[in-house]
Amino acid sequence: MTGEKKLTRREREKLRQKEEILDAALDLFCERGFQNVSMLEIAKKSEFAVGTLYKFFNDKEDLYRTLMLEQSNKFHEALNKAINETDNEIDKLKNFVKTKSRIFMENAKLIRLYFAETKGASYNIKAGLDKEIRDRHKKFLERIAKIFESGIKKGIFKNIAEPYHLAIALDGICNAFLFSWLENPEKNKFMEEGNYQFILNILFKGLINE
Amino acid sequence: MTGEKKLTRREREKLRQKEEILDAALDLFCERGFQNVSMLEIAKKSEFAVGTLYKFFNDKEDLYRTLMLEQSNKFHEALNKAINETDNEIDKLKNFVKTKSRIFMENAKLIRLYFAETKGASYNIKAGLDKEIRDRHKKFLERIAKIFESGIKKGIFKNIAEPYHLAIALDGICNAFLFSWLENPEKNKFMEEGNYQFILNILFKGLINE
Amino acid sequence: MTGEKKLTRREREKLRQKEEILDAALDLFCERGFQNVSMLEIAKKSEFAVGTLYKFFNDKEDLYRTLMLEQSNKFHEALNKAINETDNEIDKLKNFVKTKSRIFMENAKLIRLYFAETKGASYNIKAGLDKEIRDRHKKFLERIAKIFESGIKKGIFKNIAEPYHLAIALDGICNAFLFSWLENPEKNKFMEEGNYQFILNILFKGLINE
Amino acid sequence: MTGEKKLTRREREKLRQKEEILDAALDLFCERGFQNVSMLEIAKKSEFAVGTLYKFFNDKEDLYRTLMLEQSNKFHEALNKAINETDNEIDKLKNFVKTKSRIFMENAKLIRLYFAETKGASYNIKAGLDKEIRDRHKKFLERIAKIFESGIKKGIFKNIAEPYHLAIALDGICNAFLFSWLENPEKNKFMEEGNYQFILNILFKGLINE
DNA sequence: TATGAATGAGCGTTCATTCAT
DNA sequence: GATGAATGAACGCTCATTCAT
Repeated sequence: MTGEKKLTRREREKLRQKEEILDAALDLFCERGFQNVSMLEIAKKSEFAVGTLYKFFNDKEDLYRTLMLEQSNKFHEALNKAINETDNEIDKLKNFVKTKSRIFMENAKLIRLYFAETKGASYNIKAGLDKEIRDRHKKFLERIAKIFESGIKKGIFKNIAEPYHLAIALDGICNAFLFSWLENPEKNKFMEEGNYQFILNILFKGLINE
Repeated sequence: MTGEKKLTRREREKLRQKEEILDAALDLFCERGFQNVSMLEIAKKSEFAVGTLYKFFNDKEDLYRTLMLEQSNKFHEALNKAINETDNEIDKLKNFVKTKSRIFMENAKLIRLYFAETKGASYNIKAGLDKEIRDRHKKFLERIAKIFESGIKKGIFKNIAEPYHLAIALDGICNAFLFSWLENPEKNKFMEEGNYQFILNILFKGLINE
Repeated sequence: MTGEKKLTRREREKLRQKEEILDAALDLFCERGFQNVSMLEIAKKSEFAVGTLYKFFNDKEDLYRTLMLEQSNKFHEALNKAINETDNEIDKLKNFVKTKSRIFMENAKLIRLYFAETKGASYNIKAGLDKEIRDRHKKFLERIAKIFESGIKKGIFKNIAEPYHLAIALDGICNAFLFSWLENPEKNKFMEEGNYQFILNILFKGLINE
Repeated sequence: MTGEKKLTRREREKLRQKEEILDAALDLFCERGFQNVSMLEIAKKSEFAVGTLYKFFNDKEDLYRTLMLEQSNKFHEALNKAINETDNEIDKLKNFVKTKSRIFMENAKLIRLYFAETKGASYNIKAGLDKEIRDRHKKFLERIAKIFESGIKKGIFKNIAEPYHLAIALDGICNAFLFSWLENPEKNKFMEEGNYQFILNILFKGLINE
């Protein structure tokens, strides 16, 4: 699909500017949340005029929604890449946990914002940013479920629960540990190679067929 | 101490009014979040004048903090009761999951608010409501850890991970399933007796010593 | 006029209570001004209920007006006494300056409030407290003028200006020095016996070298 | 430096608008005092939106402080000019009294406000507007004192008191007469050429008949 | 009669959004 | 197209005053 790339110089310039705005907004929203950041601040930080922001986004919520979906995309791309790098089901899960851990640690503040919007209550956005992100997350969980399903078929995993439920469980355990680590002052040490492994152990001890 | 209960009629009246305000505020905050509810709305809904709200609470944040801590108390009391009703480790965990599930389903909207403040990013409250609630949660997880520890000692559980990690994992799996159910239109059927059991199974399959 | 004194116990009690309120209010108003003191604070300080204040005074302004007129009375009584203690014109003026100085130094904060209401702009009081106090002050200046007049007749003073103008001038010089001293950290030393004398000297000694 | 005058059209426009706001505020504050004027009223009167006021001033106090200092500047400039127009000490003092009288009569209401802030009690302004204005006034009095000092050296004046005290006295006599005139319905006649002269006479002629 | 809980108008201030330039 | 000055609705909060007890 080369057609998608055929942007005029003008269009490329606009996209670049839009990204600059989103970058500035990301920092500010992460630091202080949706409500405590003003359009003027985003304008100042991105070095555009306030009116210019409204050329790119309909309103503050549109800017925020775009930002969150973009970040969500980035994360899901990384996660999808992680589970597609190998054919081995166990390695796929290892890669998932490893990548999710990295994303958490590298984007701690954004992750909190992200959870406030999805797990937590999203009151910022009138029209369903939360739903969009949750649907995307659900689809990703289904991909994880496929890994379990395939692993069960191959006899790598015991059939202890429905694959989708296993996906939910794995994701939930990950989140639980990662949030626990986020609050831990020594969180960096958890990112040493191999340490995240033990998240899997809890699930695998009962799951793996030996 | 029966003396503590000896409130004058006036004091009882004040407490009742305070609860009425908190009730009204609970509904509104659950519906729209901290920032999108005005003191005037709380006043209108609770049928008091705006000024009266400030007789009971120093400011809007004080009202919110009081509300959240009160609800947090209620939940933790129920959970503590649940794990103290029996001496059997497996039953304790069952009761925990059962009670946590009930709380989730009965207070869905509040739970979202609660997560926005703790797991998610809390920008509403200047002085650490989030920390207070997280500390409380951590302490509760330590109680769950004790159950695992004691179960491991008795040989009921395999020693597959540190007790506190097991507590984090169990709590994380619960949250994951419960949020999944919250989004499910058929969520009520999950509350039928016994259904929540399979949350435990995922952990127990690898954990239980057979 | 013994009739005025025939107050019942009830009436005497009420007067005493009114004074207690005024005393409390005096301290607060001196410290923070009319606008920055609330009726609740006056109630707390005087140990009455807020509603009780409204039994004694129609509103906050009435309380303030009563207070200021009462203080104004006190000052004018002291000043009138001062100029009536002797028949000698020069001693009358000395006593006036001496007494006015004492009043300033002993009631510095109140004096400022008083000036804000009379010389300065009085926006606190809807209906002419300032006028009432200014009229009273004018009448007092006329008494001072009589002293100059009488002194001129007796040949004690040169007839350099109308007596009322001399009164204005003397009062103005006093105020100027007293305010200057109020701002001076060593103000207390000015109250040593005799020091105030030199306020008079400026008026008494001719300045121009002929 | 002509460069200082090189303001862009935009900057000149802004200055003009700021002055319009200050003009409107001056009228209102003079009429009703700081506390009894709302930002909405200033906005209405100056024909700007409330928000616009906050582009020019940080808050209500900033607006007030700016206004008072600006007026204070204007007065002190006029007074300094008056005492620098001639080298003759007596003429300097004449010019001072003449100019001060004119300022009083032309800005009667503002003068009251000004006195409420300096002589009277200033509770409006958190951070020392009163001190700033008083310091400025003190410095001006020192300039007047220099005139007396120089006049004494030249033998024009008798050395009847310290020069600074003479300055205080002259200023005080002026204020006393001017306030007296302010209250007089025929005040305008006092401004006829030469009439203010007799303020000086009181100081200049020796009073006591020896 | 004295109380103090309750009231609600009114304030200072903010900030998303618009639109003339 | 880009700008940023101008807007004004809406907020959190205060406090003089009232009135049921």
